[in-house]
Amino acid sequence: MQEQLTKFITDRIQLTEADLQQVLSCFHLLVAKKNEIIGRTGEPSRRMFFVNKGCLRVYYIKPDGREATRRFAFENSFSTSLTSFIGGTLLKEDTQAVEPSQLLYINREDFYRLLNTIPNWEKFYRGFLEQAYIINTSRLEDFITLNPRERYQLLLKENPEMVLRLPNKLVANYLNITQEALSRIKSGS
Amino acid sequence: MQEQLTKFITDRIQLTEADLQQVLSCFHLLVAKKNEIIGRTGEPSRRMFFVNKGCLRVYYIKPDGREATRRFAFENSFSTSLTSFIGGTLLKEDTQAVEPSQLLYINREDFYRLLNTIPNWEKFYRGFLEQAYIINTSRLEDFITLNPRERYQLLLKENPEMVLRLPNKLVANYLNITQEALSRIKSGS
DNA sequence: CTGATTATTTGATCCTGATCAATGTTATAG
DNA sequence: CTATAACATTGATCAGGATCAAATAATCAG
Repeated sequence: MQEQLTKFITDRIQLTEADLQQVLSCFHLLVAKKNEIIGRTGEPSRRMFFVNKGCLRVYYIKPDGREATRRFAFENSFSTSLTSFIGGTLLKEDTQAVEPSQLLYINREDFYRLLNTIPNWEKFYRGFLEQAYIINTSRLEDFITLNPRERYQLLLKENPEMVLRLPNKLVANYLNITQEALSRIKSGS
Repeated sequence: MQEQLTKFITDRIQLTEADLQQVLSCFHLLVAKKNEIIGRTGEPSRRMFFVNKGCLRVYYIKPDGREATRRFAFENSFSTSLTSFIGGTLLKEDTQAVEPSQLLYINREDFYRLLNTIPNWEKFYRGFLEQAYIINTSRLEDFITLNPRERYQLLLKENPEMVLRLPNKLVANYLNITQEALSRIKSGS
């Protein structure tokens, strides 16, 4: 059950066997049904998820009720509403399993406790933050430098899995366009 | 000269006097003229800047030569193209002083060396990364959830200094709209 | 101070992607 | 399996900003 997580961690930092066990013991299984919402806007941020199997979608809900997708997380990646997780504040976005998913989560207190007890965990967190920052900045760059068609083409090139695996509707939302617009882009009109 | 920087650091982490001096000794003065470009796309990322006085603008250059502003940094903030700084890779954006500026910079090697020599510097970096992530994510949120008028109104509310201090042209570019559109938004048409 | 450059405003037109609507296609629950 | 709902496609129209153009206004270098 925790092989993927173990690999993810040990690929990034060195840990003694005891430290590794302590880290792993903080993670718990959560099985989510398709479309189940596992983090809701307004709740306090409590957990960080590792996706073992399935896919998570993190999205804002606009005042008019429409959604805006910030990111997807597939297998072997971590996902949390980091902005809220950092301060333990209220979530500003929902997290939803868009496929039946198998997740390993760690509670916020445990996560931060590890920072004090496991020397190299700070390094793990640093790498996590750096990666999260890079991904986010690249996404911001896409929005301020590319038009919808270019964004789609870039996504198809850099992240074909997302286009192939997810329904059009969600891909369009991720690109911040309507599904009609995406349909037309795909058909090349 | 280094009072502001000293305050910035000691407000965030605890350092012995010796450690503080070691940190400060890594920072060097750079005076930049208005419109001077102090970091150019394609160069290796070498420096991180602390703005003592003035203002920096970080922007992408699109294939057609137009610019897209990612961020501004005013007094008492750090600025670098973090995405490139992290890996020491080539810059993907320019950094320009939009006002006559007084900067303190630290070289990349020195910055990362401090991570190994000064125990609390890792904590400083963590805070820096967290802040940078939060700011970026909030900006991404603005783009995927708000229209141009709403983005302007939010900016005026949360960051009035930017609207008051910078030329319209730059504010418009930051909002990813034309200066004509911003002019019309401001005049309330 | 002054001429030249750069920024701002305003108007007219255009174009991209949103919206609305209808039809066809897949998934999915029971 | 089948009924129903969710998703995808296609067409027609609309609207918000971009673009182009011209007239002021503000800066700045010399």
